[in-house]
Amino acid sequence: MRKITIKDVARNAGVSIAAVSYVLNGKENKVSQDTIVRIHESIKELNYIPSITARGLVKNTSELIGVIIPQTEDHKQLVFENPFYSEMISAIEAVVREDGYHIILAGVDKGKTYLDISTSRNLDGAIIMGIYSEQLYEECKQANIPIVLIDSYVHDNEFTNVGIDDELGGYMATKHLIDNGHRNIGLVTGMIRKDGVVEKRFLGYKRALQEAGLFYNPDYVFENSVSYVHGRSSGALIAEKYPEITGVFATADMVAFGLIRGIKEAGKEVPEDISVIGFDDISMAHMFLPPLTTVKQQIFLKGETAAKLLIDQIRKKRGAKAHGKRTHIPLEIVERETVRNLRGD
Amino acid sequence: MRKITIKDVARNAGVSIAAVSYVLNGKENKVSQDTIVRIHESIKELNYIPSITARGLVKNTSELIGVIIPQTEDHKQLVFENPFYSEMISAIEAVVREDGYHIILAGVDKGKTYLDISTSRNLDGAIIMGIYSEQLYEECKQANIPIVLIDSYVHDNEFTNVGIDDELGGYMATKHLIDNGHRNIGLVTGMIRKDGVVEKRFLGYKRALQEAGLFYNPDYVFENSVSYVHGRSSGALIAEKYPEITGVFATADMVAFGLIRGIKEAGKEVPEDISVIGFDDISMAHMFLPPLTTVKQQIFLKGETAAKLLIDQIRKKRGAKAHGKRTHIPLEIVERETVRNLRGD
DNA sequence: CCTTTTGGGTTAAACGTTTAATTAAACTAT
DNA sequence: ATAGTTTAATTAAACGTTTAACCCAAAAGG
Repeated sequence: MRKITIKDVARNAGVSIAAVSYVLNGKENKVSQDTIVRIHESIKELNYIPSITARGLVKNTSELIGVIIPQTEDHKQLVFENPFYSEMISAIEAVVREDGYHIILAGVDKGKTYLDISTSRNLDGAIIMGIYSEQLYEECKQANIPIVLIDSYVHDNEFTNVGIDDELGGYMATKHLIDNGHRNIGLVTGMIRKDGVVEKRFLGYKRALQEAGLFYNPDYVFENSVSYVHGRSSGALIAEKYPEITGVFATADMVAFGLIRGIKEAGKEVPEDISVIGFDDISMAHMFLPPLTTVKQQIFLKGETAAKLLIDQIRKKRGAKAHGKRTHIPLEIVERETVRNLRGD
Repeated sequence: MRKITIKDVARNAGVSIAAVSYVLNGKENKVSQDTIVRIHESIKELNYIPSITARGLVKNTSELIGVIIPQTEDHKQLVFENPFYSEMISAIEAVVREDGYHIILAGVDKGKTYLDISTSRNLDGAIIMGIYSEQLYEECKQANIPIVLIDSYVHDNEFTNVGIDDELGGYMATKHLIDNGHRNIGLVTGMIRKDGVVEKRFLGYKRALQEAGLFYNPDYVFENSVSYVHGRSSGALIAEKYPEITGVFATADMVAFGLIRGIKEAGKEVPEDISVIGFDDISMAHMFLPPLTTVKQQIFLKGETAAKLLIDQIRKKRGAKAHGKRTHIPLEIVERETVRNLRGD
C-alpha cells in the first residue's frame, strides 16, 4: 500500500496542504478551530506520520545526532569491550529521545570521514567520545554544527567539553593508597599521550607522590594499552619482580581486573599482598571479586550532561554559542575490598 | 558559508545538474569521458558531499537501519547493563557500515511507537533484539520493511530470525553439570515466559535431567529477573538452605556473577562447594574470578549474521523475501574454573 | 460608507536530489 | 544525400514537506 502523505490528509479533510502543515507545526493561529479538529481527525483516520526526511530538506535539519566512538585498532569494530561507552550512550539516547532526536552511531573510517557523515546526513549535532587526530577536529569545525567533546582535552572555543578532572582523579587514587600507608606505588596505564586523559591521571599520580614526599620511580609505571591483557601481564610482573610495591593504581577498571588476575596467578593476594585501585567504576566493578575499590566517575551523568549541553546549543543555534565551556563531573573514591590499610597493622 | 550542492558543481563544471548526478551514480554511459573527469575535478575542488536526505526523498530510502534494543523497566534507558547488547551492536555497525548504512539506535517508547520511527525516518530495515509485545510485531509488519529479529521466537513468515538453539543450550549446560557428577542441580533464571528464550533454556534443563534419570524438582528453580542481584540473593539462598544442591545453571553470565558472589557471602566456595555454569560468554566471563565456565554463544557472529541477512534482504527488495528463515548460531561449552568434577574424587 | 485590519484560507516556490523524456549532434549504412 | 542509430547532453517533473506571499470576506474604525 502506498505511503500516505500530507497530500492525502489535505484531500481527506478538504483543505489545502498548507493548512495541514500549519496544524502539524502548531501554528494554530493560522487555522480555525473547526478545521483544526477536522484535520486531526483525518490524521488519525489515515494514520498519517510525517516524513522527517522531507521536512529536513526544507528546514535543513535531520533531528539526528551523531555519536562518534573509538574503534578497535583495525578500524573494524566500535570499541565496546569497555562497557564505559555503552553506559554513556544509553544516557545520551535517553535525553535526546525526549526531544525527538535519534542518535546515529558510527565509527570514523578511513574512507568516510567524519565530515562526510555530518554533512551528508545533515546532522543537527554530534557528540564525540575519546581522542582523535587533529584532522578530525578540523573537520568538525568545518562541519559547523554544535559539537560536544567527551573526555578530550583539545582546547578550542568551537567545542564544548565535558569530562572529569583527570589530574585530580589520578591524584585522588594515588592519595588514597598513600593514606592507607602505601609508599611504593605502581601505575599501570595505557599509552601516555600528550594532552590525553591518561597523561593527566599520570600527572595526578606524580603530584600525590611528590606532595607526600615520595620518590617518583619511572620503573613503577607500566605503560601500554588500556586493556585487560596489559593489566594481567603487569600484575604478574609486579608480583614477581617488584616485591616492594604494595599498591597499584590502574587507570581503568578493566585494567584493574587484569591486574588482579595477574597478581593472583603469580601467587600473591589482593589486597593482602598488593592493593589495587581502579578508575571509572563501571558497573562490573562492584560485581567483581573481590569488589574493586576505584575512583568513581558518574558515567551516566556524564553522558546526560553532554547530551543536555548539546541540545541546548542546537536550540539556540545562532544564539550564544557556549564557547569552549568545559564541564567537570565530580569524582569520588568508592572504597570496596581491594585496598588494604597498612597503617592499622 | 553556504552548503555546496550539486548545482554548484554543475555550474563549476559547466554542465547540467543531471550530468553531475549521473556520474555520482555511476551511470557513466550517459556522460562522456571528458565531462566525467571535469565533474570529478569540480567535486574535489568544491569539496562537494551529496545530501543523503535529498536523495532519500526521491529514491525513497534513508540508508538508515533501525536497531531496537530493550529498555529498562521505567522505559528511560536502553538496557546496557548487560554488555551482551553492546557487543552485538558493534558487530552490526561494522557490517552495515561497509555498505554505507548507518544505524540509528532507539528504544521504543510509550508515545513514539516503532512504526512512527520506522516510517517517519524512512528506515531501510531494522534489527530488533529481544522480545516485545504482540503489538510491536504487528506494527513491524505494517511498516513493510525488511526486519530481522534477534533472539525471538515469534514465528511469522514476515520476519527473518537469527538466534541460538536455546533449548539445546540449556540442555548442554545442564548436561555438563551432570557429566561432572552433579545430581541436584539448581536453575537460576529470569522470568520464564511462554516462547521466551529462557523458557527454552528451562526446557533444555528439564530434558537433560530427565534423560539422566534425575528427578525434576521445581523448588530448585529460582525464577526472577536476569540480573546480578537476583543471582546474588539466589546464591545466598542456595548456599544456606539447599545443601544438597552441588551445581547451578545460571541462564546468563551476569546472573552467574551474582550467584557466585552470593554463595561466597554465605560462606561457601565455588567450585569447591557449589559449581556454577553461566550462559552467553560475555567478554567479562573470562576476566571474572574465578573465570566462569559457561555456554558460549558467539555474540559477535550473531550480530554480524543478522546484519548480513538484513542487508541481503534490503538489496533484493522485491526479490525473494527470505520468508521466515531462522538461522542458528552454534553453541559451545567453554570450561573454565567454576565447575568441579565430582566424579574424579 | 469607505478604508483598514484581521482571520482563515490557498498558491506556489523552495529544499537537493534522481531520472524519464527530450533534443541535438555526430556517425553509419545505404 | 537520406534515413536511422548512437552518443552526449539538457529539461523538467517528482519526492514530501514548509512557509512567504497572496487573496478574500468579514469585522472594525473613522
